[in-house]
Amino acid sequence: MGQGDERRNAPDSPIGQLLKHLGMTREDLQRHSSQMREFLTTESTPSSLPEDRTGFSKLGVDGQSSRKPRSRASSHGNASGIPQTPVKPRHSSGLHKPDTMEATIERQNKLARKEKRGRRDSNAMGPPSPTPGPATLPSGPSTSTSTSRDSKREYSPQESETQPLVYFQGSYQPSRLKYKTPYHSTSPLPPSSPPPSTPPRCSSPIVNVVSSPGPPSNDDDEVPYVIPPGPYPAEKPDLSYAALIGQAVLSSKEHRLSLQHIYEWISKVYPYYKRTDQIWMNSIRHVLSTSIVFRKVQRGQNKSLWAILDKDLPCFEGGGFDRRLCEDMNNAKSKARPRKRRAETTSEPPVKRFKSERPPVASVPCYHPHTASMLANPHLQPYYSAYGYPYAYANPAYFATMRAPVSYSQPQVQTAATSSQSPPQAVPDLSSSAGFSSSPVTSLREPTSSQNTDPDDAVEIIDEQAMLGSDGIEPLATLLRSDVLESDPPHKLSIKENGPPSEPSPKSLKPSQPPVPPSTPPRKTSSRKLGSPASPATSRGLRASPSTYLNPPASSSTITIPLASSDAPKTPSRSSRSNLLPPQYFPPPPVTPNKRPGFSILTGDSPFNSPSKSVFDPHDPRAVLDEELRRFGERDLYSSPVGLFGKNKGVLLYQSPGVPSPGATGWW
DNA sequence: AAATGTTTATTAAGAT
DNA sequence: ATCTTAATAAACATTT
Repeated sequence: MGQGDERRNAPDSPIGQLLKHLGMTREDLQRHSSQMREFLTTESTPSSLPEDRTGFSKLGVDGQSSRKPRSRASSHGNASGIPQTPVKPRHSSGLHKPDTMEATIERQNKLARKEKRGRRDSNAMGPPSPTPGPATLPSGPSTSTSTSRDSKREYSPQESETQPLVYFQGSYQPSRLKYKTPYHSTSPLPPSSPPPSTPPRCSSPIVNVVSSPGPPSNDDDEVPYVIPPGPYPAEKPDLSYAALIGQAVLSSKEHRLSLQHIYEWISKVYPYYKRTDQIWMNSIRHVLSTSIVFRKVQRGQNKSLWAILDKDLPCFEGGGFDRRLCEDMNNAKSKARPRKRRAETTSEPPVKRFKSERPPVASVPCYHPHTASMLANPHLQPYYSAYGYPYAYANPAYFATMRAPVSYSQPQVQTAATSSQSPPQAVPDLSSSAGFSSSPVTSLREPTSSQNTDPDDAVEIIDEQAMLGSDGIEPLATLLRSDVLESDPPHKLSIKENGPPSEPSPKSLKPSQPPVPPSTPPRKTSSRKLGSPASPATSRGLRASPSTYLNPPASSSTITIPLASSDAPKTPSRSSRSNLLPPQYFPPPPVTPNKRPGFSILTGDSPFNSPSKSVFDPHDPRAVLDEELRRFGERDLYSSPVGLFGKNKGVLLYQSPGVPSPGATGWW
């Protein structure tokens, strides 16, 4: 063997000479080079950050464990805790073959639906998801919940070390998933999880892990989201639906996804949720409709996407969901406005559910990865970028986050809240925006006319086109502009979500436009209150569901981090909002958030500013790593145009565990 | 009819 | 005890 090499080593070859000089043989060279190659291959991915990873995981784990899982979550299927868990792996395969599978699934879905209906009638049976209606089966739900709780198991990420590095995986899973029941270490992977199939590791962990595994299919085929590599435990994740949605949406570059894609993402990453099961999907829709953080973006005529604005990113930090961090939610609540979307305006003719006509309009600033937006503005990037997602490579989506700052700074952009000022002319939003010209952000709903505009209810629909511009690219200007505006501007841009927060009482102002008379027949059943002051639902309703959207400030101060305690799963706490942050994995904490001067300036108040936040540490080895990765990487690591961090620079990709926060909270 | 959205309600669990 | 949150169920609306 070596011989051949030797020969080649001819002295005259420069390389040969060099080797000689180094005292190496050709063989050595080869060996090293292959090692290197290997290293790069695997490392490029996540693995490269072993330390971090580790740290992360650890952190994550610990943190998590400390944090109790939210129990309630269980409901849905788990019912008995037992049973069904093992989900069939069908998804596993699905992971790789999206389309095809999808079709199949879809079909099944339909059937399932029917089945379900039937089931419902009968009640007892339900194959997949056990949760029968509450009322119906006493034992059903309640039991289920409790049971599930009992059975909870915890999943320890570590165990699954299987995962090679991928810190991504490692951290990923753990962080986000909290299993109630102790997970058996033996096999890290849940049965259903894609077996080895999912090549956890190396398979180029990279981005493409996404859905379509293999060859990147056509563009068409390509999914707009990114799914993390790794085994996907079949267990029910201890995350709220909002958190799941957030993860899904944020995995997309532009932070917006269609309902279908949301379903897909969730079912792929969390096999527990099967496409055949209508229950959770219904819940997803419900959450989307009721939670203000999820904004509907109108794309074209009919299609619509669900988006998360940058300003709301904090809510999803860590892959969880903390409504307390959502300004709008809080505002809403305070206002007493319960629902996200229209709630009937007061006396008006509430009426039917509108929808028909109204053209949405507004837009939100969207960031387009391709754009340089952030790039352009160093100041802006900060924090989120930092946040970024450690595993950037894998999650371009997160890069998107980078824009966060931007938007952040521009709060006004949307939210009504900000718009407080927006006065009376509510309508003006549009115009104003229009004035702004390009700025996409406008208000939603019909502007002029009608709309109802109630501030309260406006639904915000954003016009994608507007956002992107015809070509789909978002106008950087917009973003920047907003920043600038931040200072104060007339907030014009607004999406509207709902109105002004407080003061303005637009109602009066608003053109209330009586929308269309109710043409629709009231619902039979309860005859809801259409006309009624319904609004109310609010009143009572408030609680009911509405609350969901709203949030109580109250405890804010108590951000407790749960910690602790026992490991036992017991009471999970929703409160803990476990969702709050699972550490690591998702958007990692901003590592460097603010510290950047620019940033702070801009955002003076970013929510994150909290002191504790992590600071950027130049000395942090991670930073160095980051550099390296960056260097090396943009290319393979990530196909996204944006590049890992979008060239953004500077930011750490992964969070440093240590830095931020202690423990539990992780980032901030 | 199906997919997608909205809205109401109910219930359980956790927080105060 | 009461309030809040999240999950779930289901009716209804709209569009395709």
